[in-house]
Amino acid sequence: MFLDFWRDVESLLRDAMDRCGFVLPETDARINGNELLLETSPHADLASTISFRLAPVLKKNPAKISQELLEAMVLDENSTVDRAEAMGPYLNFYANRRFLESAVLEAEGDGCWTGSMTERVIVEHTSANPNGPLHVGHIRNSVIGDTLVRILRRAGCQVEAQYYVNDMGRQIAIVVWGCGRYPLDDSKPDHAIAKVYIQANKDLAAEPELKVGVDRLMQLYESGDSETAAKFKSAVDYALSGIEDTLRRLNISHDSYRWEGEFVRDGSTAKVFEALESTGLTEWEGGALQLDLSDQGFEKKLVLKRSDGTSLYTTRDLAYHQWKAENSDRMIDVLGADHKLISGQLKAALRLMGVREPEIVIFEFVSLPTGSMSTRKGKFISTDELLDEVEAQAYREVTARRPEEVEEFRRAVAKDVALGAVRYDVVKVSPDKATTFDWKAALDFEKLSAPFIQYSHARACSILDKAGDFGEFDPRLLTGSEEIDLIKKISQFDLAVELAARELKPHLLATYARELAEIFNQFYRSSPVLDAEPGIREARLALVKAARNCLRATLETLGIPALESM
RNA sequence: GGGCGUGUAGCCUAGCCAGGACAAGGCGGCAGCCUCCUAAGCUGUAGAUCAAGGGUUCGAAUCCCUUCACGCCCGCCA
Repeated sequence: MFLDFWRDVESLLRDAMDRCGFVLPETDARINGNELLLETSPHADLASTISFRLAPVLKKNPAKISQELLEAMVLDENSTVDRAEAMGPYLNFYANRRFLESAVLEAEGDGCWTGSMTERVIVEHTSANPNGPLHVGHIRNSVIGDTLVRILRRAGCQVEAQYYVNDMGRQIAIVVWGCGRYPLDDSKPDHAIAKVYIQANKDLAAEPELKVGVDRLMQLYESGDSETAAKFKSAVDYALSGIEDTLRRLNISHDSYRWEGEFVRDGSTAKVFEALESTGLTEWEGGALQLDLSDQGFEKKLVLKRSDGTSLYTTRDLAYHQWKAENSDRMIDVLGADHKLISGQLKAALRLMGVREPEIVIFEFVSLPTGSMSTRKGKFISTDELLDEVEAQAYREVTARRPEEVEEFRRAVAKDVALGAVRYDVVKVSPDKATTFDWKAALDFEKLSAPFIQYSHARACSILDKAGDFGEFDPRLLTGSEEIDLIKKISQFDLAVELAARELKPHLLATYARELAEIFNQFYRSSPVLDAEPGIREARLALVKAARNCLRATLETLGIPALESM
């Protein structure tokens, strides 16, 4: 929809530039695919500041350039552009009625929410160590990752969401070692594992010589000892089952789990050693294999193999990425800020191996008011606890608002409101902003939150429900400013998804969702639907349905339940 | 010490990558709106030397340099 208008404006402006003989200077915008400097604007449907860029080249006043371009524009009969104007140096473009009307028809028909991208994409997210439950820091990874998966699918891509399971790290060996000393209690599996892990760490801190037991387990596992492997598998599976339960509560699932161990057992990690040794940049130091990345700007050498012969996280990750590169067109990793350096080294090593590099989405840390979180120290707020609290708060809210409804309804609404609130709170903030977890903000369901958007959707559903079938409608009757603003915002769904997918910025879609809901609420307040006169009534019902469909598609893409009543 | 990121009204945040039309929202404050499709809503109002300083430019929250503050990293951990 809006992307068609965008393309029409582009060709209109480009033709005008050709006619005038204006040639653009080289700019960074060229590389980023928006060399005409178009943007949505409060002053027009699309605006361009291209005349400012042309001014120094042509040695003319930008306002004069805009005027000349305007005069050189020839509107195509079939275009979606109604008119252009030169507002001083700015060029403003407006969509025509036909565009607006077809946007309503398409959105009302509900078949227009999928884009045209076709790549095969592997998105790796969450990948938390199976040594305890997900805490409120991990959900940033899970929610950003899952929202990206949904956005890319919405854009048309074939996406596989993967969880990279760390079954070989020291933390997991500590879990297995701990399980040999302490029984697992009957709490939720991931929480039970955490208790053993925390106690085992205490023991190790108190008696450092116990560490040899952990080392021994790691060596046995890496060498393929079957009895040890069974212990690891059982502990990891158990922790993962609890993590999966939590993810399910967040409306998140992975298409596949890849275990680090696979890449050792199938020999691909060994091949990584060979490939990197053949670059001549490796050296043995104290029995350990190291890679010199100083040419790539990394001071410290990257250790590939311990002196006891076991592999390290990075090495296995190289093998995993080699596999991903062979099985996708695009690979995306969602990682915490602590992985910045290591992921740079990973990319550098992949470059040396001639393997395509992943796109990495980094998010900054979530801390508690009392400081940073730590699974090892048992200092964290678990995602389960957060969801329980938010759900309890949502239950109080829905009970206060809808006291006449049965408990089953109130429970169900509270669950979906809580899920939405938690996801939206995470996704609305840019990933490169460090945040401090705040109970008060987490339990606040007002305007800048998911319930606001869910509520708009429920309002639309309520109108449609009361109206029943409304038959034929004439979109030409939708001429009020609130109606037109709503139609335009609906039409921009494709733009929001494309930007979010291209730039891997899920918070752009969160912003779009809020704006869409806001504009719908304004329409709702200003424009009676059910009591409108015949003709207007049907047209507005169609617009409500279009908005409902768009809100539902937006919410679904954010992984937030689109409640029909709340 | 070095690297990366962040710093926008009392609080939380968008805008920064591709410099341009009055710096945009939410929370909190103040003032209004439910005999009317769900008030988890709508309207209005007050509140900002865009961390500080310098530079580039016709024009800087946005680009460059310096300083300060905060976060993360600099392990034969992950």
